[in-house]
Amino acid sequence: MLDPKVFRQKINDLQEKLKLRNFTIDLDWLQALEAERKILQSQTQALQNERNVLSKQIGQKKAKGENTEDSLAKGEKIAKALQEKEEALKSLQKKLWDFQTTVPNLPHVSVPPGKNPLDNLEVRKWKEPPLFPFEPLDHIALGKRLHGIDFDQATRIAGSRFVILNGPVAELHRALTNWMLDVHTKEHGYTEVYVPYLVNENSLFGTGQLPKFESELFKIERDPPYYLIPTAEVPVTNLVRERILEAEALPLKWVSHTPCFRSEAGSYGKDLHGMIRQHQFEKVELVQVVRPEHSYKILEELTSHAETILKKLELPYRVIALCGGDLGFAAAKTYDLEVWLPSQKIYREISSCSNFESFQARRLEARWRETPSAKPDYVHTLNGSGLAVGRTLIALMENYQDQNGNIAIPAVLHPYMKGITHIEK
RNA sequence: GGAGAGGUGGCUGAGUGGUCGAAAGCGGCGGUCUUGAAAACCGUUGAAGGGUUUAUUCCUUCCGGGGGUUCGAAUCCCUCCCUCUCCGCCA
Repeated sequence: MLDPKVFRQKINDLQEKLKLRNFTIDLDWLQALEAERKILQSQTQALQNERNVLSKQIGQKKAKGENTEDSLAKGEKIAKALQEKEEALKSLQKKLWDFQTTVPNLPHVSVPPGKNPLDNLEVRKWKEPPLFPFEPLDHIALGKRLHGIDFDQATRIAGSRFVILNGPVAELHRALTNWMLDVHTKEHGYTEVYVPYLVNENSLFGTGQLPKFESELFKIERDPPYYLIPTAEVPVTNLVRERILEAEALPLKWVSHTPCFRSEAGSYGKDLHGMIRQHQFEKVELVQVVRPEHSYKILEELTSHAETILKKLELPYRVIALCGGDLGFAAAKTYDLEVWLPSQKIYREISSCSNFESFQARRLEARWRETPSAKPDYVHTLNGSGLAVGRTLIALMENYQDQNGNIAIPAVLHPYMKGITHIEK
């Protein structure tokens, strides 16, 4: 979340910046609430002070054996008045908190202006989309032909938006995962972490999924509830929750492979067919925790790490800078990587790399300090998919198909596929 | 799942109703000593928030979370969470 001070001091500034992402706040309402808070808080604190002073006096009198009847009566009065003020203040502060925790992050100055995905800016493109001398099949048809992808069985077992992979295609899916993890750990300096797939509410609050986006999550009803992670970002970023990190510990670079679970409520009709949008999918996620002054340099670096995967697979892609209106709730700046899908003749999102600045850190209480005696400050957090495995599988199948519907396996994956070079019927 | 123990500052750990934001030790920082360092000694050392100001001062809150009793709670009561030990079960 944002620094609470901006709601008190730089309110017009705030309004301007939030407009860039289609978010408006009721200034009059907020300022009235703030004014009330100020008065109420001062009164409450004054009463607390009176109570503390008096209580101390009573203690001293009792020690000396003096009469305390008058003081006790006075104390009772204060306690009563104080209780009223405290309750009023508490409910007011809850109102402010509820509001503040649902205000999105502010876009970085370099974020392109715009309202919707059409205003996103193409930053660069890599490799021309291939020209097929035949009509390329989509992954659904390819998967069916090779008995590698089965949606019907998945529907029977679980329901819609699930998939079953079979034989060499399942192996390719696993090979991709292992290979990506190796590239990031061996070539990019990330440390692999294995994390819980069920998390508590605090973790989801920390990274910004709660309280606003509960409908997109799968919840396990118990007391307290668990949630299935929508991305490894949640458990991994929460590794720094409520910690004060020493300067030499930064940057922290983690890579984690997890399944991701999304209920995608409200998205019905979108990508209804195929593996594009599933309730369960695999992702290799990159997370970095860095000093604030480095975070934009790191965003470029982290994005390039995700790009490396596409380059090594020789898949055509482009990099998009999301405009203000398309930015996710917690992000200050985001690059999407979009891979070419020959069957649809469009680029589809396969990775999203974001700098959250201190937005998540403030929710997480994740801080660092220059020296052990220095004042702690919030870290900056970043993450990006490196990459979404299911979508990579699709892109690979579609881009590497031949006219018979067989699939060549890119050379970098051969060592991960027991030497298999093609998937054939 | 059953039985027991426990959650206190960066760490270890004392504290069962009143000057406790909290002893002591370790660690950190500053200093004395030293050519330098170590040791020793002395001093110092939590976070968040608010008011007033811009450089000082004042105040509040925080001893796992929430609630209660009381003039006053780290300390008493209720409740939840978590950790550890033993037993049971289990990959």
